[in-house]
Amino acid sequence: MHKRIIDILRHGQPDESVLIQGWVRTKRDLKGFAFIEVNDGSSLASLQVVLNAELPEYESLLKQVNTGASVEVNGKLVASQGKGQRIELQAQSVKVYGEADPEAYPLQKKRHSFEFLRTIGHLRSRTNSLGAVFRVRNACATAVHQFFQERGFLWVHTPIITRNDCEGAGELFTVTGFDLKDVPRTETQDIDFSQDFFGGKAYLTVSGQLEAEVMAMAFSNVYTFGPTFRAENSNTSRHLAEFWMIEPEMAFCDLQGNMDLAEAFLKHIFKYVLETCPEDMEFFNQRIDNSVIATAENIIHNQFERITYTEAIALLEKADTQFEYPVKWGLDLQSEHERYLAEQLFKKPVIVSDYPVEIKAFYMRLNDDEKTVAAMDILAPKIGEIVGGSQREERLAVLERRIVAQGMNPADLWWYLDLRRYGTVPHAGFGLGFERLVQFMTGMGNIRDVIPFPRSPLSAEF
RNA sequence: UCCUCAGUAGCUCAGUGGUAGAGCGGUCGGCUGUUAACCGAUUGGUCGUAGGUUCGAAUCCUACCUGGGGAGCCA
Repeated sequence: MHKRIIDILRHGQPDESVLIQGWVRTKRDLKGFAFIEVNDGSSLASLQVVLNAELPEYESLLKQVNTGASVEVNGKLVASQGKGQRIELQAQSVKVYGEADPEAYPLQKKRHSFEFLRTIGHLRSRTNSLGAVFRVRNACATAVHQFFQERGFLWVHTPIITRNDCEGAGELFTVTGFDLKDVPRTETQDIDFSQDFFGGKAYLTVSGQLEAEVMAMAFSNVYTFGPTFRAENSNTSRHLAEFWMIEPEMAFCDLQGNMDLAEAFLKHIFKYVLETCPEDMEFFNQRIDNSVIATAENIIHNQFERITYTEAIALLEKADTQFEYPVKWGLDLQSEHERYLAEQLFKKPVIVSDYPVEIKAFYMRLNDDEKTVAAMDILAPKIGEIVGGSQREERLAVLERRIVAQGMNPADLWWYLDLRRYGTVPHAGFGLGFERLVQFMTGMGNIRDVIPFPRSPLSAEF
């Protein structure tokens, strides 16, 4: 039975016989012997394997164990004579599963740009950087479930295909079973979606929130964690067409409780990742962004700043920074405004709450002033908006009025309104972009490098 | 979608009107402990694509394609 390299590096003792399987990262060939470093993805560090000339067919073996080759090594652990590692594997036999032609294999023993690595999406996970990213991503996902499960939240699986286009939030991908060369038409030559697979227009979901609200009205506290789709032609380092979102929804909860949960949630994730992935986090700190560990410590140990939108506008108005876009009560905050608050003024996450009603979604609860809604965004340095949430409007009449005011038809949301007809309660929730969280955690500049197979405009190769 | 910058060897880049270069990588050789190994030699190009200007274009012009950064939309 083979051993994981991370376990050998941590606990392996001299004289122990072990079998390892993995991919050669680098080879250093000297007279009479050679070193190869073998990595199996279990850790950032590779295991150094010593190949002596006494090995059977040493010369031909040496030509096969190039960077990228897959190998199985049987041998004995020994205390390393060299510096840089506690322990190393003295090979007794080596099996090469698959060679990797060094003339053709794109990954070299050198640093590559992330732009280049994106062009070899099927191989880039074998690099130190992407390996560290995906281990941290996994740890983040584990921490998400741990946080909610410890608190009695039910993980609910909301649909990926939906008939809701009512959120008005951006472009949706249409899902159809039509043969696009022969689409059914109505008498007025419109596309007849009543004949489509779902009996009407269907889309990929842009949010599981409405369904999460349904489930919260039965299980009190729930969360979703799944893929989300936006057909927007966004070309930025912070947007994907397919991304993962976490959306907790709590019954009997107000905006304060919502903010408290979001803050505790982020603190938990950062703490968990620092504890379980110290080596990967140290790597990011050294190679990607030398502030990620300090940022994580700051998140864990300090309270987030909490201000209202109205206070934010006042702070921006007296800032001695020249903004490109106007600052005025009633206008939405621009990226430059968010950056100023999170990066310059407070230098930590800022929760901005109680936005003007005109610039927020219909389901957000109207405050008593009738000018603002109980919404909150968490603005993170460098990433911008990482969390968007609100207390939901639980009063039927108010909700109906707001739906109409935004030009939507209440009948389309009949089941959502039923939640307010039968046993309505104050409730709240938020959405958190998982990839943005991983970006924030690792310091990675481009969101396409924190998801294994990014989908963005003109890009879905792998 | 808009603004902006870029596209030259496998990778990262220099070359800004006159014979296409460097470092790294790869290959070969050397080296009894390397670890971004080292030392020596060597290999490597439709200069993104298509037009145009010019005696002559990697270099100037136009269009398009692709990528980066920024903006909008948002998570």
